Amino acid sequence: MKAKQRKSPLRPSVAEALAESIFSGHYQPGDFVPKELALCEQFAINRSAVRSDLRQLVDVGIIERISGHGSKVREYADWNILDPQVTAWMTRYAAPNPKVQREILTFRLDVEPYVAMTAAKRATARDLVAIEEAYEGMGQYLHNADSGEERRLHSDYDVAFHEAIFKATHNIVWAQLSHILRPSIYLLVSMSNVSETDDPAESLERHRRLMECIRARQPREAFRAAQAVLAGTAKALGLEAPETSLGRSVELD
Amino acid sequence: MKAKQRKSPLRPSVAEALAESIFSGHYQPGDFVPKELALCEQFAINRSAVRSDLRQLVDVGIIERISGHGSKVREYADWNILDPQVTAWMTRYAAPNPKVQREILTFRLDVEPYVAMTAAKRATARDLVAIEEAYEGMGQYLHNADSGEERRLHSDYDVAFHEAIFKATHNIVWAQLSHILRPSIYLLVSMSNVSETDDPAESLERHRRLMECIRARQPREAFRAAQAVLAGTAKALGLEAPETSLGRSVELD
DNA sequence: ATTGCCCAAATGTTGAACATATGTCAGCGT
DNA sequence: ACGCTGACATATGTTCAACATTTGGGCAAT
Repeated sequence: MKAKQRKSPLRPSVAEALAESIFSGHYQPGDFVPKELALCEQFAINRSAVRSDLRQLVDVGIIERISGHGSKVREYADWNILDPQVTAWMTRYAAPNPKVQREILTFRLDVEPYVAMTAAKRATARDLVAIEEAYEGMGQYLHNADSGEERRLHSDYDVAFHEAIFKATHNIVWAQLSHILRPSIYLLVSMSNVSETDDPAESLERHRRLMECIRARQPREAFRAAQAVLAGTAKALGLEAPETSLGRSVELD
Repeated sequence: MKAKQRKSPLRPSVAEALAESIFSGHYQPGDFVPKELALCEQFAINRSAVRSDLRQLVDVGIIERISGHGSKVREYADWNILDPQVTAWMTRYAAPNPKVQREILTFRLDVEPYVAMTAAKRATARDLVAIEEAYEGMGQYLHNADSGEERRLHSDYDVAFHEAIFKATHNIVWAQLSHILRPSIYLLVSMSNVSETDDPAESLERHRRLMECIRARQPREAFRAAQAVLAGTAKALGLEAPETSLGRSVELD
């Protein structure tokens, strides 16, 4: 038999490669990406595949195709950053792009306290299980954080923690929006390689308090606890809750 | 010369036709849509075009392609309802589908009061102009509402009003989320054909109060004013703020 | 200098052929 | 009678080649 294992190790994904180039800033809004035939040659695939992948980028608003001219990178505001595929790319490649990251963190500062408040009102026992399991996972991989693997696992549970809170709102729109927080959480990982501005133990404690507020059905306290968590994240990222700091200035009473 | 006018009245969009069938409930989650070759025949186009259109539905999570079997409609929860294309389809075709509409209205009840509060803190003079122009447009087409054209214009300004508030948050994520409110606003139009459960003048007055709160930079009052607007919408739609009525039970003080 | 025409280049569309995955069912053995 | 196996039909996935259309710019005539 012929070596069947290698039969479909997937063709090189042009969409993936272009996304990396664009998100990392190599191609910027207004630039033109290479033409179809050039990409065919570069990746050694046929034109149908290239067109299929380019369409993927068009559908999420990242590039714009001008018939007879080329494919242009669109303005950031046109990008469909609510698309899970886009946030996945952002998570992987946008680390060196602070502009996009700041926008996302600003949104999180807006939204997550409110989501936490909503979760505190609607969370079921099953939701609490998911939140608690994620929290315990965070604690499990908290120490011995010099290993990159450990840090990655910690982030996975961090994401799971926040996603569980979004899902506890029991609304499909909120649940789908949870994609948006991945980029900033993973950015936290890659940045903590260089700067240790945040104490993991304190961060964990803030998460614990948020969890307890949701469990105890205390919406107002959950709101504040989520603010505290986000403030810690913002500080660790060196993004000092930009001018649009709603989360901080909210006055609930 | 040959009749050139008809050369590109666009090929029939299979994606559009399938979207209509799916959103209106003709095909439901679990059903299989016609196979590629059947669609080729039905719409008299080639297979590449069909595949291109089907891919569009796959990318937004509406259908799932099973190699060698067919294309299946996915569960509602898997649909990427944050995609502008999806909300556009929903606006046009989902009017008779109350299940999806309820989810969206629930989300609006969650989100819009908060967006209004945020807008009350960040809105610039330019934002206020946009909001006010939309409000005046609503008032202009309020009366003589027996004309379908008048009602459509009123809805356009209604959408513009709410979108302007989303944009006044000055965050690209909120701004993009404004797509989500189109379906329920347009549903309001089609339903007010049959049931006159809402007084347009009262609705306009609620919008005016919301606008004034944002102008006066009164976040808490804006929150409540937005709740009042949404409650009116929910009542007009006959959707009595479902069990997940966060917007009603919020207690800010 | 402006206008109009024509051409090159890039994207858009089409059709066919081949490859791969999936479900069905007849045939065989236990 | 039950279950496994392999061939077959069907539907989706991939590749290739050719043609159509759109865009931008050069060139020439006015």
